[in-house]
Amino acid sequence: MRLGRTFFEQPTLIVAQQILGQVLCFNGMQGTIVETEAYIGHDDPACHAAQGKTPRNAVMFGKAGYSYVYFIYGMYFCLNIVTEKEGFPAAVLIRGLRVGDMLLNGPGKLCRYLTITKEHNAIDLTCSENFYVRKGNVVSYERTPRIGISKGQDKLWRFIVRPL
DNA sequence: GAATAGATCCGC
DNA sequence: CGGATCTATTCA
Repeated sequence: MRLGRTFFEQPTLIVAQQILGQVLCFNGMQGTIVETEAYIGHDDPACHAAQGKTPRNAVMFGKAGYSYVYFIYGMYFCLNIVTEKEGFPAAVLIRGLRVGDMLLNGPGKLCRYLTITKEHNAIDLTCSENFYVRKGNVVSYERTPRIGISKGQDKLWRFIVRPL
């Protein structure tokens, strides 16, 4: 059972929490989502869209359920899923994935493993053939500050499955 | 046009 | 803790 538009249109913090334990499917590979972070609109200084729309972050302003993939630090890609209503820029960063007994902890790592690149930006996960999120199990989790940012550390917008 | 910080990872 | 590696955005 694939997650649809209504799921991703919910408030970003709800999506970031509820997507834990669900299964990300990409090109025949799949893994359970075990770590996420929320990036929400104009009042979040760490959000790429905080300063308004640019060519890079444009997809964050679009419909919920689309992929937002960006290139960072000259060598890594990061996968996000757009949330909230069209016009409101927000997304959930997929930071960790459990694939069998392997743990892909880190957004750059899981994109490298799944071979997700900028080619996979702005894809609609609610109707793509080989890129979507499937319903998984309910899990227990914990909230912490987000990783790797210099602004907005006061917010507890990182969600991680506990115990791993 | 130039400068710089950046939602990272790995090895030492 | 520093190096790899590059680009989107900002600044002059």
